[in-house]
Amino acid sequence: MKYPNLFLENQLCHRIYMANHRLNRLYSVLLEPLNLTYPQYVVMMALWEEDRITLSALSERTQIDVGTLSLMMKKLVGKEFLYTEADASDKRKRYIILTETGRRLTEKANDLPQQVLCACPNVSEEDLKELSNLLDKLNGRPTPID
Amino acid sequence: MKYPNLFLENQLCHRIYMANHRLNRLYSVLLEPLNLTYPQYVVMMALWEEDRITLSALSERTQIDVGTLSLMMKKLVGKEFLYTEADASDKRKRYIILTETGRRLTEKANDLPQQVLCACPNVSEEDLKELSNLLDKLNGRPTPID
DNA sequence: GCTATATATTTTGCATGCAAAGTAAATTAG
DNA sequence: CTAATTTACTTTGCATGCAAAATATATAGC
Repeated sequence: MKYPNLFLENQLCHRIYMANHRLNRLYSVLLEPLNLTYPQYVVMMALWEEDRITLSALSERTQIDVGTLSLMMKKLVGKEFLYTEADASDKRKRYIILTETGRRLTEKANDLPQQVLCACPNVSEEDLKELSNLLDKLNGRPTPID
Repeated sequence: MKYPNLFLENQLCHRIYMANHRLNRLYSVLLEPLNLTYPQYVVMMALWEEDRITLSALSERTQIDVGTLSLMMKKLVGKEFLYTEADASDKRKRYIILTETGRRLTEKANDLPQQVLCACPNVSEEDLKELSNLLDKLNGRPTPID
């Protein structure tokens, strides 16, 4: 092959693509009892930290497209994990608020991150830290001061 | 917040999710002149290394779902980048074969990986190697012998 | 040879992901 | 105060991603 640059095995993008799907599949199984898909779980994590925020704020936090979120909100409202409330002074804005049921999901979710890591036995604590740092660099996130 | 395990910023999965989308977006722009989407580019990379393979072999190599690939093949056939050929002895199998046009795309694609890396100025050569190793661990790929 | 099982691919239904168009409300310019 | 612009959100169209059902062909057991 004349183009070694293009070997699939050499591509960072494909490693990340596969890692993403691997984690996606791992979480999908674990999230079934919680009645959440993986992206919905990401949204719920963001809301567990801070709810009563607007759709665009949620989009910025999760990096999930606003249009996608708009639809997802309806699904999550249907599951009674959250509801929305219009801003009194600015009727364009809608705040997203967790229901008690949605808030209680934290109890069931709390162990998931650990369980997923346990499913990747090759990755040590040390590796995890290093991997996180490098991904932060790639993502252009400012390095935290140690 | 009572559940620090669930902080979005602490999640490996979210870092990988964001990295995946970042690279996706970077590639999308660069791939427009080649008339390829990002997953289609992954498929083409696999075929540039080896074509005249079956759909299931392609799926295994790229880790893209067979059903998704089946549809994508039609798109790529429509673009005249490849065609398929039934196996003479086993009529279930269809081999996927690059056209001359599809093969020539390598010339335009060869610089893309480098261009994408240049768009991530925080990541050094060293970082890239380390990141690749760690992702291989996560993905359960056997470590290459140095 | 005939039936049950296994394999390769296609199709379908649902959930993103994303860009672009559409809608409604707020703000700004004059 | 009114028109143009901006902002927040919703809707739409296309392309995955994935699981499950459907289809066609091979192979194995008897």
